[in-house]
Amino acid sequence: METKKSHGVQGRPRAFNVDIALEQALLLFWRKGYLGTSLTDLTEAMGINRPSLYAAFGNKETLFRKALDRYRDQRTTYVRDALEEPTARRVIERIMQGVVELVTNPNNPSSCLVAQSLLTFADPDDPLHQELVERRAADELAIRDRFERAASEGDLPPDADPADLARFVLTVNSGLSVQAAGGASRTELLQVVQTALQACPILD
Amino acid sequence: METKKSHGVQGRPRAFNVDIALEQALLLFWRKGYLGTSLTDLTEAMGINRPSLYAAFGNKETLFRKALDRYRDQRTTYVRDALEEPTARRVIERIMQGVVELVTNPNNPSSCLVAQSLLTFADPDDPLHQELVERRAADELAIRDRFERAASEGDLPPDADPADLARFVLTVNSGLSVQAAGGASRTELLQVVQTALQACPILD
DNA sequence: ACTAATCTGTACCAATCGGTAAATAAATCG
DNA sequence: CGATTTATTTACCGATTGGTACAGATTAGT
Repeated sequence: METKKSHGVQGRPRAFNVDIALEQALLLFWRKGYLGTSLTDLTEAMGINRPSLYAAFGNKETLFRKALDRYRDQRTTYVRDALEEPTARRVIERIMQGVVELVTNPNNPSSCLVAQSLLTFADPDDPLHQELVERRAADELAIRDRFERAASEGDLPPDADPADLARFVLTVNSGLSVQAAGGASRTELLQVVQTALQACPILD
Repeated sequence: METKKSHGVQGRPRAFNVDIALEQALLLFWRKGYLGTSLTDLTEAMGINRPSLYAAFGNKETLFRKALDRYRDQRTTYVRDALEEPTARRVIERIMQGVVELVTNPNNPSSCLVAQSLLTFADPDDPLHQELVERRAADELAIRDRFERAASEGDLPPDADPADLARFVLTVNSGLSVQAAGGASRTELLQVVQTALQACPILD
């Protein structure tokens, strides 16, 4: 039986929880940015020392990529949830309201990690640039696919272009994140969402 | 007479042009971000050595502020120009088209320096945070004032809120900048602008 | 008990960071 | 001509950067 206390592998067991440590790293990267976060900052927040970090996560860059994964899987679930809404209008509404909730939640830093990192590594020469472009493109594709389904279901006017509409939604989303970093309140951002919704060629 | 070759002040004259040096610094900050730009990067691009930089510009932070001034005065003139358009619709159109032209111009880095820096220093504890918030707020105020004038001139529907509309315009503008950093083409961004224009409660 | 495997802690590395001291060079003023 | 003022050059500073060598500690397998 494998129901022993053993964790299956030889050697001294980890003295820290990898998930919790990664969460702390994510919060720090999110608040201070990749370049603004030092290894010392990280190890202090994660409660481990440097060799443990390197053994468990590789290096600063791979740790950041794992933080991006966690961000996608645990903080931007509102995108996937929104895609399951029955109408295009409600999809858009939920995506936009989702990002407002995300960036104005007092437990979170007041910006979107992907947008922030994309502007930090806007130079195509930066090693993380392509990675971030691809993550953003994946979101865009998922939303576009959903709008194409909407179009085929008669849920969008015939002249509406699903690809354009997906780009518009993501543009507003990024903009909301910048506005939040600039100190805009949740009420103000929700008002912006209402204005943006009027732009969408959707039936209601 | 003061028409001599003398430049009026004693001492050895500068061997470099301050304006040109500042322009190089701006381009570098814009492309690599504040934290991604080192003093060595700066002095190399500016063609001067370190003590000259400190004598002429103070330190890295004050140099950055001067670069921000130059950015405002020489790269975002489209905002002031747009405010002089006769109708609210054309004001909005020109602002949005202006930022698209700015961030997709092959001579420029593909993002907005203020949005980029605002996300870099989104933490209110960062020394440059407040500065950036204020610069952004100044733009918002100018646009809001213009829309209030439009409202009083009957150029906006009575239910349109000038403050909300100004925030919406700046939200889209920031979003366009992030999209550009993500690799969106000028055509795609102009399409987004057309979609955004439909959101605006404006008479046409 | 012994060996192999893995993690922890200390202590360190070369490189780079932002910033400056001090000597020299080039201009103006008297 | 000095004397004064400002800029340039070289060489350097302490601090911090991301990353690692190595010895000791803790586990599992035999």
